[in-house]
Amino acid sequence: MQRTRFGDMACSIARTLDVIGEPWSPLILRNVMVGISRFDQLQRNLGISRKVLTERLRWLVDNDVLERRRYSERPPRYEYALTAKGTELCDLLMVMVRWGDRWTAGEAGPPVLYRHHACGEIGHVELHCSACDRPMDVTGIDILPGPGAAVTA
Amino acid sequence: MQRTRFGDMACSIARTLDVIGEPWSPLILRNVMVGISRFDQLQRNLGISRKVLTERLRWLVDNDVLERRRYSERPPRYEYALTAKGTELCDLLMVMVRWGDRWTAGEAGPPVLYRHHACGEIGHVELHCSACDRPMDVTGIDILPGPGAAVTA
DNA sequence: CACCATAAGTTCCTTTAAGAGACGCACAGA
DNA sequence: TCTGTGCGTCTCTTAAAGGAACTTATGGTG
Repeated sequence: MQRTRFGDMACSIARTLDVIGEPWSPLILRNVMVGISRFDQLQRNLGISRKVLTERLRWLVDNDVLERRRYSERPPRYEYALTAKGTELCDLLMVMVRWGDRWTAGEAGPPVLYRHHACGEIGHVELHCSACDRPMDVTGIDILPGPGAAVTA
Repeated sequence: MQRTRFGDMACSIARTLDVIGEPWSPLILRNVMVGISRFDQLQRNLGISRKVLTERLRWLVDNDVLERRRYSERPPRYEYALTAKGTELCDLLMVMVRWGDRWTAGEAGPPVLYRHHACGEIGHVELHCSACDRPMDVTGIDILPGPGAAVTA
């Protein structure tokens, strides 16, 4: 129900959740990413209530994740598209896919595969360090306070 | 409110959301990751209701993301720790941090920084392809149906 | 023209989850 | 015995999700 808004916390995870943490939002994004980008298509594909879909789309547009644009003048018809900010959120979706594939897909195997244009192979995402390009995960880092850290007396 | 459960969808994003998509869950994980791992610590640090914290912890334990273990016999006292499954979810948190840093941190800059043990430098996560090790994002892939895809007549 | 269909919402009512705070239990130390 | 701490449970209120009917604008068909 999330009455508590996370946007004011000094934590990038909380602030990211504030934008796409509400139920359905990541699934809406995923659908727009693969071309399911109109109101009724989204509603039918997800089985989401029209009321909630309206609220989520408005929030995502207001937060510059999606852009609403008219694809027909008369009758007036709209579709939603990813902004640059929204496109970068797809990184998050791909990591979610990876974890879901590993831990929840079971016998059947992954529902989708990625073919990487650069190499032509089927691959999945891995996290690397921006400084040295080598693999990086939570067990191989120190977490330090940054400039935007909350002031702790 | 999320009455709709996502776990049955043939989508790894939905199935991942089923495990950690509810409000507060990613923040609980983040805290356990940095050593805030006991009930009262979590409750105070996050300002979450004790009722909801209880529910989330139980769900995360039931789903093998966290492990509840006794650190004192008498009086009985418990703390929560990441399992292997939970540790891999931290990849997701790090990607959330990256997006939040880029798009929501503003003037103040990132609240936390990572020092990568392998190179000693401050870095952030980047997505690379498991097949060729080069950078990979949603604009550079084709999405194909995998073995676990829903049967579409 | 009358009638139905479609896209994109809006409105209303019910059900369920979140928030807040009081309460309970087991023990330790003074 | 009294107080404090850790780890919860219980209860009550409020807000959000689900579901379905309704609206508006328009185009197509008989």
